[in-house]
Amino acid sequence: MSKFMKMLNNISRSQAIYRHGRISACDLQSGHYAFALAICRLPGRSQEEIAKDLCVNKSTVARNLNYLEEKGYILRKALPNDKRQFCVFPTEKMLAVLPEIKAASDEWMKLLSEGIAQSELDVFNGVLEKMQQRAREIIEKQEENK
Amino acid sequence: MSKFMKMLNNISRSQAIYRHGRISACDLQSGHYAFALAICRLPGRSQEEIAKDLCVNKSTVARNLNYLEEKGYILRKALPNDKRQFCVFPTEKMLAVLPEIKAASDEWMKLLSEGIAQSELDVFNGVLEKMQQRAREIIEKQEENK
DNA sequence: GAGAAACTGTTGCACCTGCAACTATTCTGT
DNA sequence: ACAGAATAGTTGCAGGTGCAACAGTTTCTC
Repeated sequence: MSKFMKMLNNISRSQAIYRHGRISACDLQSGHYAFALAICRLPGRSQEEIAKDLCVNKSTVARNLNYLEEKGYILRKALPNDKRQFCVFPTEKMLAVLPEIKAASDEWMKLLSEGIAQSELDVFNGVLEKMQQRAREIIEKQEENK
Repeated sequence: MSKFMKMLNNISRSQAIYRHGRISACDLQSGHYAFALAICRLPGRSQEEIAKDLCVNKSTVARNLNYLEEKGYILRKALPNDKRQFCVFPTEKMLAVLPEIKAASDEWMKLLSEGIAQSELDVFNGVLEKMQQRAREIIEKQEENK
């Protein structure tokens, strides 16, 4: 029964290895892709929101955004009425490389889903969405109990 | 379209966080579960076979097995006709804690798949298997081209 | 209005992982 | 039979991540 998670983890790891093997045209590493996509999809979010979106620790967000900011891919604007949090925005430089990132991101999916019926992929997508939602709830509940 | 991978990665990370929060009764950490299950499922395999099974680097296998061996959970038996490779076997101690590991492993899956129709889970499982197979092929091809 | 609690982000630390280089052993071609 | 290639596993190193503790800011409570 728990074959699911093993396969899921295997695919996840394989993707990391696959993408690590490819050389990016810009100074963004494959690990930054998820952050770039998250920031461009919904500009202006706080770091904590991005952390929850990507299911990573907020410290991981802080460090990745440091890199992206240094390289000029994002801007952190402080809220005028709340100096605790930032709003994270993509720069022109980020928007310029976004298509390339999206393409690289889609490529792996195309390879993976080759030869699988669209109807099956639709069900797959639906199940993934439900599971992701459940996973978020479980983790959230776990953190409350600390 | 590449939502797939984001969700997949999110679920994978969430599981890691979830399991890390639980305390194991034995001195096995959640990271060792996959190795324990892989070794018990097919005893006697080489480290390289285990690495491919779990889609991790062989150095990662070596280090995790060092730990499992130190703690008395596995035995590494050298082949009589080939001193390069080991055959990895579970010990009695491993078999004793295996049910607990399986239970912990199943628990997360039960939580995740709650409320999802079995028919959908079957399709999901089929797609995952195909994708895992494709992922293996892609990585293998990539390593050949080095 | 002052102190406590909550919130947002940062940093030190420990741990894990992949890669490349290495050792030891076995196989291959001549 | 021997030199070189191939194979299995190990190790040094660099990079990434989560957790806990922390700092600054805001909100709550009295």
